[in-house]
Amino acid sequence: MATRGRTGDGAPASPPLRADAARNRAQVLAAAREAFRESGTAAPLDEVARRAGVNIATLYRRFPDRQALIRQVVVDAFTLVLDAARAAADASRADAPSALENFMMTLVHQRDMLVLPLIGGPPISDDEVMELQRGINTALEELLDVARADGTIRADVTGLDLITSAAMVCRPLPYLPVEEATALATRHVRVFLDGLRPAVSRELPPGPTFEDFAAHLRQ
Amino acid sequence: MATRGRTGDGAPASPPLRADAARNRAQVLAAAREAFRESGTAAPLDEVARRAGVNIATLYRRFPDRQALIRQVVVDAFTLVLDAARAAADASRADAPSALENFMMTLVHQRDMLVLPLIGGPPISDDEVMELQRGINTALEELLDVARADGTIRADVTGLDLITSAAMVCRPLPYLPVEEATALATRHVRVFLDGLRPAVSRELPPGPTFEDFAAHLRQ
Amino acid sequence: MATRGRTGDGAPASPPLRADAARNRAQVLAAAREAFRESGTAAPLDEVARRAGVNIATLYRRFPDRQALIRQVVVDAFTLVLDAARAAADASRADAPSALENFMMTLVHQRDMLVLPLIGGPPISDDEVMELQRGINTALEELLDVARADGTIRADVTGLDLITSAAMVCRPLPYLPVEEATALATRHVRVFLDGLRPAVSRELPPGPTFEDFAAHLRQ
Amino acid sequence: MATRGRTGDGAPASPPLRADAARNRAQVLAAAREAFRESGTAAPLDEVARRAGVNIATLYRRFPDRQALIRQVVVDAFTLVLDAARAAADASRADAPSALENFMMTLVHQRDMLVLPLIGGPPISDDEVMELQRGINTALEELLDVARADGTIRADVTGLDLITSAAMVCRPLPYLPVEEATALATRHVRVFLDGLRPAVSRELPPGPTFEDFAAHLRQ
DNA sequence: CATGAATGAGGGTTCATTCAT
DNA sequence: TATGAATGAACCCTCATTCAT
Repeated sequence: MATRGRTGDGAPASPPLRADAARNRAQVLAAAREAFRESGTAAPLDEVARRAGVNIATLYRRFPDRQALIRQVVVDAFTLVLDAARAAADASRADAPSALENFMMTLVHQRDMLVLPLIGGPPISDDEVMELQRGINTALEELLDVARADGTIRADVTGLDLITSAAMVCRPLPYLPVEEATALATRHVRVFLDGLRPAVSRELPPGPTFEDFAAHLRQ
Repeated sequence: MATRGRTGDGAPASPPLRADAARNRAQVLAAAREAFRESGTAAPLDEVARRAGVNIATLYRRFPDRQALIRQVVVDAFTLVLDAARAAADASRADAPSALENFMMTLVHQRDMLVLPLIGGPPISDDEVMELQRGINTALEELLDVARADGTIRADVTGLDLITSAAMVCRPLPYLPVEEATALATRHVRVFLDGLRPAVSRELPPGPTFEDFAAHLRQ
Repeated sequence: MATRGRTGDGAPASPPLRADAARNRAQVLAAAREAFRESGTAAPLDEVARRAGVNIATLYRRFPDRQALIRQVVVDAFTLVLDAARAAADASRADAPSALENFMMTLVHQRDMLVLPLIGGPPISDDEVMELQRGINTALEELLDVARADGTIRADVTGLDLITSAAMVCRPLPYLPVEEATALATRHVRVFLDGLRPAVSRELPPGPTFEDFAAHLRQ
Repeated sequence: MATRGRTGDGAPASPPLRADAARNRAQVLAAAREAFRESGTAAPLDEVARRAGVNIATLYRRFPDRQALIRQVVVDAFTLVLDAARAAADASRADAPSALENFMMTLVHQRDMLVLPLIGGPPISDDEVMELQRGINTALEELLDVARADGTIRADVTGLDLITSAAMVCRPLPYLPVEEATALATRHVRVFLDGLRPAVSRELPPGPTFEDFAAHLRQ
């Protein structure tokens, strides 16, 4: 697991919450994910509190401002992704294509947790988030190294391609019911993976690296 | 061209706008696309008016409420896509894979016009929009028919797969500068197209049809 | 007739309007009466123009501001009342109670024209309106003088009592359909008139005079 | 008393307001009465809040929209009238004409509370309001039954006549100062009551019943 | 700790009014 | 003259945020 303490935030040793407070906190985060997915990160915090079944002031006690709430949703999401990416890297030695497919499908199936990077809104340039993203990239590059050595995945694909593709695939059209959306996403994953087999045709044009990408987040 | 009159709306023969009014209208739509892309469809209309350089009341004169503005942005977007899809269908007889690639890349390059379906927000269940979507699907299925007969594109891919993939590919992470975002999107298109070559491997799992999709929009 | 020129305004000899302009003007006034009756004198002028079937700018050409429009509606109303009051004064010599009843019932039946004084809104302190009101009071006092001499109406009732009672009776509850509202108003007139017969009982307590009343309009 | 709890609303047992909140609520209602009386029910709610000395959002916390505020003003008004009507019905056994006069004068003296039915605006077709109106009518019919049996009031007058007359008399021309307006209203009440004595002259023409009236409110 | 209440500020929308055609 | 268009200002209502209980 990549997380410790509360819900993956790196706050230094805050005393564990009382049981009810922890429950409230989790409900607020779940409600925030729902609301953000439906209406974007500008969704009314009243609404988030209502869905969570707590008073708005309780929400504020846990998350001093909107930014803090967004941040935690993002951290939770990237924490999940990091865990999955590391598992995939570990599994890649046995079977890299399967490991990658499992990684992608894990994200597809958990996509209700993966709200933020997929939605837009102001970028979160936060050290912890950055670190998580970097870890994800590292794990995926590790997987790709194995696969390139294997010859099981085309050589010109990067970790950033995988991350961003996964991000997109996790966000298919929002009004489809969940099973159909999953089916559609699964098909896209499959086509994408088929496209990742060692190229018999044209090489990919150059694209940004993870560092380019990270540079823009830092502003 | 799929459009006639103003900007592709099917309003029954309103007299053409005065030159200055038409200019204002176009500026409002451009500003709305910008704002919606950055902040979602809940973006302040004040802001849209300011970017367009008109008074908020002028915006309201043209678009009686937010919904009407969103709708027009969507209609304009789908009109472009429909034009491109029909061109691709026409070109497919000569070379289907190229026609498809051109279609995808046309969308990638025009993606500043293609705001809405990509953003979320409440679905627009509107007859005209529906008709445009259906037309797009029809054109792409026509292209696929040719390509399947050719044996140049795998048989188990549908028009809906193409539409939704295109939608996702046109919306890469928002904070990348335009050239890098284009490069990344281009790479994704290429991988996707490579994945569309006649499958040497597994067949795709079943997915929703366009009609399934349309049914959900109608509610 | 108490009026000359246009519609009873005392504007000094403006050239007569072109036929269509005159029609527009009359339609605007009729629409204003309707709107004012339903929503008060703060009713949107757009709405008035729409009901009149003219452009808002046309309304403004005729009535430079809301005040001017209200004023004309009031003047038209008081002009009607003045005509009726003078007719009643003339007829009072033959039969004062009947003359008074006819006066009251004339107002009841024309009450769609009698919009303003009955609705509230800021008082119109305008010389012409004042003059009309004074004329009405004078005529009614003349009628009362005859009746008091006759012994057909109680001696302690004043012109102001009649005016204000008439004003109230012309404005019964607004959501009744017109026939029922008229029936109700007629009953009130009858009771009131019966109460006006020479008192066998208590004398009325003192009340304001017309001059008191006028003083407050002048502010 | 016809009321219990807050201010006569039949809301099912909301917990009692905190003391300061209750004070604010009452001030808002008083301010609304003032503003509605002066400018109609379309009066700016900002203005209401300002007069009440509270923030506009506080007003909205208590009354979720304009309609709710209007409704409460009406309910409060009719509650007062109902209390007075029941008292009059009780007192009628001893002396019906005095009971009626007291009823009318009670309304005249409390007319700053009796804002809405007297002003117009959209009819409030609300069950609780309906019930109050029906109760008022019932009480007044009870009084009239006694009086008709007594022979102290003419037989052809109805409860609806009394209600609507009272409504009108409570709304004399708005710009008179309060003492003069009261004096004028008192005179009208007296004339009206004199007209209610057993008719020595003509019978009243037929008019709408309370049920007719109620039917129109229900639409 | 959790809630009800209050508030300031901002965004949505309408309206009165003026201008250009 | 009559109209379409534009605008500034008002008003409605919601929301984020803070305070008192």
